[in-house]
Amino acid sequence: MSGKGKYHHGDLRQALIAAAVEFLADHPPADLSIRKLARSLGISEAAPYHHFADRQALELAVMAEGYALLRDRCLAAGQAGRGLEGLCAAYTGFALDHPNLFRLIHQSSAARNPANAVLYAISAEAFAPLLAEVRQRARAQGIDDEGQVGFLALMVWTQLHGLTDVLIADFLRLGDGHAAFCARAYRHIEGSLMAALDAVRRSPAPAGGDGR
Amino acid sequence: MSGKGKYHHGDLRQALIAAAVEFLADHPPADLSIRKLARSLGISEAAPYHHFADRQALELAVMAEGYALLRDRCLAAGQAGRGLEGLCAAYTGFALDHPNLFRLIHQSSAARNPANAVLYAISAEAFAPLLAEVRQRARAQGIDDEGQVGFLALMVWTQLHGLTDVLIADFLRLGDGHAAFCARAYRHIEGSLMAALDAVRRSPAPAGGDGR
DNA sequence: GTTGCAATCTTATCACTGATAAGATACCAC
DNA sequence: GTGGTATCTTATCAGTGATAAGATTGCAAC
Repeated sequence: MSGKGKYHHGDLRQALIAAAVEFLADHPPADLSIRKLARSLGISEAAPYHHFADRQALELAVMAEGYALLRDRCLAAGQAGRGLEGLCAAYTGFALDHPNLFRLIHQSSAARNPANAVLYAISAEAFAPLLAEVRQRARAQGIDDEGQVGFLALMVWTQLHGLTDVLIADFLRLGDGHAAFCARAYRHIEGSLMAALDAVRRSPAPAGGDGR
Repeated sequence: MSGKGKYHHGDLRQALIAAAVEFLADHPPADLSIRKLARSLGISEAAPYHHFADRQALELAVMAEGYALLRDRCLAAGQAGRGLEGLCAAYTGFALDHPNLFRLIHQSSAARNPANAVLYAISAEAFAPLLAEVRQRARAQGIDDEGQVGFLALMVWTQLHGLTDVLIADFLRLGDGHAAFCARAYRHIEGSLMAALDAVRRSPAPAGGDGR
């Protein structure tokens, strides 16, 4: 059916990735084990090595799956037109629904390394809706500088990432106040972006590293 | 000399922590191993278990050491009076000098869990100088609301954390442009804070979750 | 000083994991 | 059908986390 086809098992490669995602639903990334996944699928403990060179290769594939889920949410939020707040909620929502998958994705820098082409591409796709949102807001202010747009989108992304880190750790013991805190944080992010755009609009090009 | 005293080895507990920090200088956190540390210290491979219940306990102690280093830098930057930019530079500087230690610290939520009292306390100490800086700037604007101060300090902290994540991954392939990019990012963080303070000053209390 | 106790360290051992090699099996092209 | 290749299994090794039982050291009470 697809490119890889199916031999004995069906599609063991995908099955392993899916099993890993399921495992991460209630176990930390460090507890992932090729052998456990193999046992849970009823195959021999060495079979996975015909699809993944080593544990890291499997983890990279799982990370790609995670980024794909995140990307889908971000794309959906972008198309839903719920603005910056919707994008923020998509990001934090993904992390809260899949905290261990989110941790796996971010505890290595693999996705931010162009050497991992597939991963890098998917993570860029997840970033795209936010970039588009920032670009649109910049244009609305008469700002065309793509360097500025990229930089500011990155600032929003990193702020959102840090916020999410706090949320999944339940650092603040928010309880009922969760929604209110998130709304407040999203407002802060949006306010920061608008203030930065305003500053750019009023001053010339500040130079510095490019934004992506 | 100290509470724990010295028996056979001297202070194996501290020696193990120090060896782990040294190991992390050029190995990722996942490669940490109690046995390797023991061998590097010339003791039996089971000896560490008399000082740490399990691997996680050792990691928590190493994390505490890492947070202490970070705290020291933040405190020094706070006392040096180089303002918000100095605090940002202290944070990113620590992460760039000890990227694997930084990853270890953040890949678990342990420090953000009050159940790990020691760790929680040290991380709060690391946060304190930033909190003080934000408070001072808020006061200068006539803002006394500690909830607002805490929230905004947290926003700066999370933004800084996300930025640092990008920096240690060398996501942007900055090369020579590193310093310029950092300066730009620090300006952005400072601008966001000032804009948020300005917004608070001009409007009443917006309610929402408290800031810490 | 000697004795007794508790902390520390060692040796031995087990279960589990990552990883490789060699052989068996199933699919596909021809 | 036949051959070749991808897939899977069994067997095996090294490294790690962890525990148990015994040896050693330091300290304190007598």
